[in-house]
Amino acid sequence: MSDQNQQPYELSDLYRIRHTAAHVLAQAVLALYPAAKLAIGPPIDNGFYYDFDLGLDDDGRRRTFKPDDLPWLEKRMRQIIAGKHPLVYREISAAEARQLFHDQPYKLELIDELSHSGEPISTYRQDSFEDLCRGPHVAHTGQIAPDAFQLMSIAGAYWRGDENRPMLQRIYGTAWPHKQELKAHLHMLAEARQRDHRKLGRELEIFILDDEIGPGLPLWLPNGNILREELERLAREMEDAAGYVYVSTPHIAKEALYLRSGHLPYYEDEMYAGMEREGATYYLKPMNCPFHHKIFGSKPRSYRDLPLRLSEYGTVYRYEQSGTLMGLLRVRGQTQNDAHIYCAESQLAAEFSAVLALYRHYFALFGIDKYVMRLSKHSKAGLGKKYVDDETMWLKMEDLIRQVMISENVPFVEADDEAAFYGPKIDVQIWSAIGREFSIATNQVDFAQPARFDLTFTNEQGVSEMPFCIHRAPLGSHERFIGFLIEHYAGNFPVWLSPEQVRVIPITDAHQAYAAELTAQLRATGIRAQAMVGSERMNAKVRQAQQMKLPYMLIVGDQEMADGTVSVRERSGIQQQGVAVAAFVQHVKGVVDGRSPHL
RNA sequence: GCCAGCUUAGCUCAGUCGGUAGAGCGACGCACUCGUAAUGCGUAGGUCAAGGGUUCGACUCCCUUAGCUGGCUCCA
Repeated sequence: MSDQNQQPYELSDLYRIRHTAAHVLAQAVLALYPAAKLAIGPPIDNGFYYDFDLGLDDDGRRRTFKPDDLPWLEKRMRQIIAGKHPLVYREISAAEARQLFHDQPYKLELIDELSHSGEPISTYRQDSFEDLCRGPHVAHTGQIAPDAFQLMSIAGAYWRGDENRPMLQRIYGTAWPHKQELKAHLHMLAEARQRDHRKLGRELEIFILDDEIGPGLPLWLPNGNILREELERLAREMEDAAGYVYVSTPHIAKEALYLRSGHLPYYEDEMYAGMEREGATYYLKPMNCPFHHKIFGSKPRSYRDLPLRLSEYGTVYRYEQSGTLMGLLRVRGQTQNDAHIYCAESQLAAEFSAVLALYRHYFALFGIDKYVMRLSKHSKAGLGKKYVDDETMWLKMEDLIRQVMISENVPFVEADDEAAFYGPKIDVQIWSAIGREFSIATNQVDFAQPARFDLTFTNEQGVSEMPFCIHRAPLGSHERFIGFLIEHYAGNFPVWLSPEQVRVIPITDAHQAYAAELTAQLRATGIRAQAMVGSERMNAKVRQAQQMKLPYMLIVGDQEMADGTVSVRERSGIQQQGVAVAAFVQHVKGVVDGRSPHL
């Protein structure tokens, strides 16, 4: 990614620099904490990290790095770098390796794995520090620019990412060939903070989070609610055209429903605890599907009714781990662009492709050109635990999706052990302008729940048959998608999405009546407009409207009042005076109706 | 959930060595009536996240809790 030439990152000089920087960091840490146990220290995007186990302190608590350690370690690293120590490679036997790392339990675990797999075991040594490593590295430590790396943060990290294993201390660093690139990277991080949806969400009055409401439960302000409504309108138009019908379902249901759906056995950890009333236990719904299944099953269905596409912007609640909550990206209550398509097995492929077409339409509309589709599959080990126990079906459905993706020419990657409990799925990952990943859309095949709900239809032969179900959510949830859009557009929403499309700014009090009349006229045509009264000077009003990133400002004074025109200032700063009101309205309507990505 | 850090006015942030708080913006009021990114003056606004402890005295030190932020296998 950060590589200018075409060679893969793993073979680049930068990869070597970062890898060696990680070793230098480890050497520095051993100088500060001689008893530290080393885990792993790989290069990563933009830098490197190294994981350490610092042992226990005098009170028997796990010792941790202190923020003050970082400057000390950086200084020590520069000393090591200045020594221009060569990186010396050698291959050793497993026995030698065990001897060499006899007091390094994490290394011993790695050595065991390596010796089992038969891979060669090697080390790199610089100065007095020798580390188990396959490389590659730079020739000597002097090849790391002392002013082009920086230690960034301290974090806890489980050994091998497994929460049942020890919590290690991780230090993240960033490293670059030259000082300029480091500065550019730090600058980019600062820019990203400006564009963060949490910051813009507050500044543009889109949503807030309130401690007393609860973590991960956003409140949508009037501006944010307009974004939701516009997205729902869009979805509604697309789905009407694609033959969906709309339903509405409650937010809670009795235990029995989730026992039947399988959510309670498979998904309980992610559900809010039950509420008891008159001997019955109710749960907040973590998914909309069981409700839609009930609607499908509410009357006898014929093959003529299929595919039946039930759609709902449904609100679901999931108890996400507190540490994973983040702005609108990971929340505990969200409203999903949900639908369930019930169809015969023979219709599955066609329906799956139709949903993919919907995705492509949305991506084009929002200018999302970088995305990855993941085919998330079951794992053999998870059958009967995380996944319904029917391996034949899993393999069959995974292959069906694979074939559709191939025939539709949609690039995708495959991931084991990431499916829903009721079937395999396609997940779509997109990246906002600041590089944050958003897993938004999902498209799942369900062969388990229709059986659990005894769903049937009568086929052409008059025989009862079980339908399949496709769960799909191309626009994900409002929370995630709007979080994405805020960063994607940096708050400069296209006009059709802009909560306030036009702000009318009178130059003096004498022009207020004209401004009010204009605003009423604009509103009558469906344009979201507001007059800005108040005693600030016009300049201040313009500034405020710019800060709110409003697409159009209409400035009206004597001139405009006299000839019934407006002076148009676009968000970009472009101005045009003496514009006829009708012409302006026509322009805005055109841009809005076409959902133009530009002004 | 786990690790670390943070939490001072609506927002962004100062606050020295422990002696009970400040600024800018915003809000409100008054004056100004102005041509494309900040008019001036004034007023109000704080249980320093919450609870407990140490101390003559705590925003400041210690403990607990809550919330937020960065992380939690881009494999030696």
